[in-house]
Formats: sequence, structure tokens, C-alpha cells
Amino acid sequence: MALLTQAPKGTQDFLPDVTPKLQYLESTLLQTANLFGFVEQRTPTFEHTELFVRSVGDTTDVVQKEMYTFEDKKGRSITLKPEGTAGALRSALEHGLLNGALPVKVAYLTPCFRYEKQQAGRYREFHQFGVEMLGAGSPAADAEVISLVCQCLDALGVGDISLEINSIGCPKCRPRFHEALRQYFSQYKDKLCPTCLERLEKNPLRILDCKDPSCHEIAKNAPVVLDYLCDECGDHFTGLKKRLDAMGITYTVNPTIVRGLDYYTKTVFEFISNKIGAQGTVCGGGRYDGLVEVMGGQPTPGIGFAMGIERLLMVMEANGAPFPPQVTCDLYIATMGEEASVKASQLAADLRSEGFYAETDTVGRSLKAQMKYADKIGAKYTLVLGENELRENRAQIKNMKTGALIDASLDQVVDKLYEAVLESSYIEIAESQTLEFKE
RNA sequence: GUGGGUAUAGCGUAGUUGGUUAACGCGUCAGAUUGUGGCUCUGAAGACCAUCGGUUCGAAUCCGAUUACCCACCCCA
Repeated sequence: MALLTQAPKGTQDFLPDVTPKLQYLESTLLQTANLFGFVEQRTPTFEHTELFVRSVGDTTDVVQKEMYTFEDKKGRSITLKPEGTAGALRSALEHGLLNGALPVKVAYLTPCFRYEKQQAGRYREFHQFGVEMLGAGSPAADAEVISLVCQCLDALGVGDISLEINSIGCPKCRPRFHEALRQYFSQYKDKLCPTCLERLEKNPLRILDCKDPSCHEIAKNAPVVLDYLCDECGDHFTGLKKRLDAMGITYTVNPTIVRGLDYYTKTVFEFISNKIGAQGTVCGGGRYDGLVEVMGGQPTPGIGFAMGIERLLMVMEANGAPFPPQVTCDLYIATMGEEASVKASQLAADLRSEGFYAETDTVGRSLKAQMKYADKIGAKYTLVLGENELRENRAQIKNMKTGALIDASLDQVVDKLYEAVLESSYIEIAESQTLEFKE
């Protein structure tokens, strides 16, 4: 029974009261991306499992325990995408986008799936907005991508999000750092938590952001990545900081940012909010210069980010960010009798083909009930159609806000409404402007 | 995967130590004299009190299990 009436764990329904917000959010994000030359790319919801194992990395939690993997009817191993980058790159490689003008700049909006225990801001099906820039290895590219995130957050009126950046080096300098970390943490083997003991062997970087108090304390004095960067990575990082400064983007350097996906190199960054609970990372990203090659392409640098749509919405709501006003009915046509109802259908059709939002009774309510309904849905104007109106071919358009009536021939309803709506929208604009001036 | 909390109509809640018709607000629907909404008033519909099992003469109230949700760890968006 519950199987029929309950959505699967960790999933959620987006009802008509929030979908307009999502549409606004999504179109704003894509439009902002366009300003930077990123164009939307759509790729499948599922891919071959191998793709994620190779790109995300088989030591990561995502691959080891969070993927929705199954066999299709021919026994192929298929996985619902747990993140967006792998599919985006696969698609770019498959279609030879890298043979065209570089850099390749794509944006995507996609559902992602991770089998995790849910909590605030964490779902099993969630949505990511992301961007990938391929073929650009300079710090200018990093700055561009980070600046894009800032502009998105700005455009959406999300305040109060902090940017943290770090560099985790490249395959040339990272081994030195790993070695230094191993040496350092090995002194404290008896004080590290069990998972960190494992990490010591596999990925000592991760000990740095362990929340265990004991590990955290030890990590405080651990070697810092930034001291171990090779010249190239060091220059890259200062190049990025220079550009962020020039663009007036404030950030803090946080050497403990590590990221849980194996493909990152050099720059990594996170945009964090403290208003939505423990899962405060609204956007995370970084550079992945080795990834294209790992996937079988020519060595090509790349950088990108992913933003959690649900988390973004949560932050916006928490900060009281503005959303566009709800679209309301332009004209509600109340009817009395069969003939009027037929005429109303015709009128409504005419109005809609002119781009108006029109409604009329479809459930057989009394006139009074129809008026109440019109009020409830926030109709701007109403019009009553009964025997009198049909006989005289005239009706009165009522302004629901002021109560004023406009006399109109039934043949002129579209024109009259056009005038009226135009006029009232001018008034609204004027009002909102005077309000702004007052402030 | 680990730990804590919660579970009563569409939504938000009440229901004191088990006692019989499970209450309230919002919302929905219908009315308040003849063809016009908002305010007010009246009325109605809507809940096997998450599920299953147990204790008891009697369970929304106590016990157990299950499921779901919330929160934190882990990890990440």
C-alpha cells in the first residue's frame, strides 16, 4: 500500500507551489551561463557503470557505496548518474567537441542519484546545475568559472555565501605532499580514528577534513598543501587569486578543502552557506586536468563546478531572496447557462491565442461561487456572461482590485482587456518605482 | 552504514495519569431572497489516530517490531 502512495525514500515531489520557483532559478542559471559562453548540453540520465568508476574514482564513497547500479536486460551494467561531469565529458569526447574551437564550454541541469541516508539538503535524487570548461588550463579559466558562480548567486539574490578555495596540486607535486602527510600522521597512529587509519594508506588528504575531534586536533599542525605545490601549481594558484582580487570576489584560502572525487587537480573550491544545516555546500568544483586523458582523450585540461539546485533553493528561502510574482489570471469569465458557457469557451480561446491567461467555469458552479473562485485565484478581471449579455452582445469587465466596470461589446473583449491590462501594469510599475524611491 | 528524535483529516496542531460520538485553526465545498468576489455568519465533507502484533474489560494514549520522515555522523551538491 505504502508502495503505491509514497514516493521512494530520499526522493521528493515538486508541487505547483514550488515549480515556478525552480523554473525561475533554472532559467536564471542557464541565462547567466550564456553570458560566459556556456551553452546547455543534455546527456542521458544513466551511463555505463564503467564511466563513473573510471572518472569519479573507484576509491571514492560515491562509487564504492552510493551508486544506483543495475543490469539491463542484456546484462550491461548501467548506473544512474551520481554527478554531472563524467557524462558531460563522455559526450564531448564521443562527439569530438574537443576537435572544434577550444575551450569547449557546456552547462547542464540534471538529476543525480546517490544512495545515501537522507538529511537536510541531502536527497537520493537531487538536481545539479553545472558547467564544464575543457581545453583551458590557465588560471584565467578558473577565475572565469568561479566568477560565473558568483554572478549566478548574485542574479538570484542569494546573499551570505562564502567562497573557500584551495589548491591540491598536480600528479607531479602531490606525491611529495602525500608522503609528508603520511610521515606526519604516522606519528599519531594511536590517536587517529579507525577510518583515518585507513585513509592514511589510501588517501591521506582526507584526514585533513575529518570531523573527529582527535583527528581534527592532530590535523591542525599537519603539513599544508600549499607549501608543497610545485612551481607550476603555485603560480597557477597565485594567478587565480590575482584575478579574483581584480574582480572583487572575496574568498578565503582553506587548505583543508579536499573534495571527495578523485579527479580534481590544482584548484578546488566550495561555496558554503551556514543557513541550511550541516550540508552547507551549495556549490563545489575544481580543476581536473588529467580526467580527459583518463577517459581516453588527448591530454586536455578542464575545470567545472556543480551546484545543488535543492540547496540553492533552500538558501534562497532562508535568506528571503525575491522570486518573481505568481502569474495570475487576466480574465475569469463567469457563466450562467449552457449558451453562455459555449460563448465563454470561444472567448477564452480568443484571449489565450492573444497570450492572455483566461479561465471560465468547468465545474458547473453558481455565479456567486464562480466569483469567489475568481477571487481566490487572484483574477485581475472578471466578466459575467448571462442571457442579458448574450442578447445585447455586451458585457462588463470588472476590475477585481478597484471594482471598476468597463463596458465592452463581446466582440471587443480582447481589445478592451488589452488596454486595461496594459494600463494597470503601467500603474503597478509606477507604484513599485515610487516605493523604491521612498526607500 | 552508525546514532538521536518524531509519526493524529490536504496543511498546522490539541488530545493531561489508558475510558467509550478523536477536538481546533487554515484550506476545501455548500448556503446567508431575485445575476457579481474580498469581511462576517451558518452548515457539510474529510482521520480505519503510520503499519503489524501484544498488554487490557477497554489503547491515539502502554510495550515490541516494521516503515517513513526529521536531525547529526560519514560523504557530498
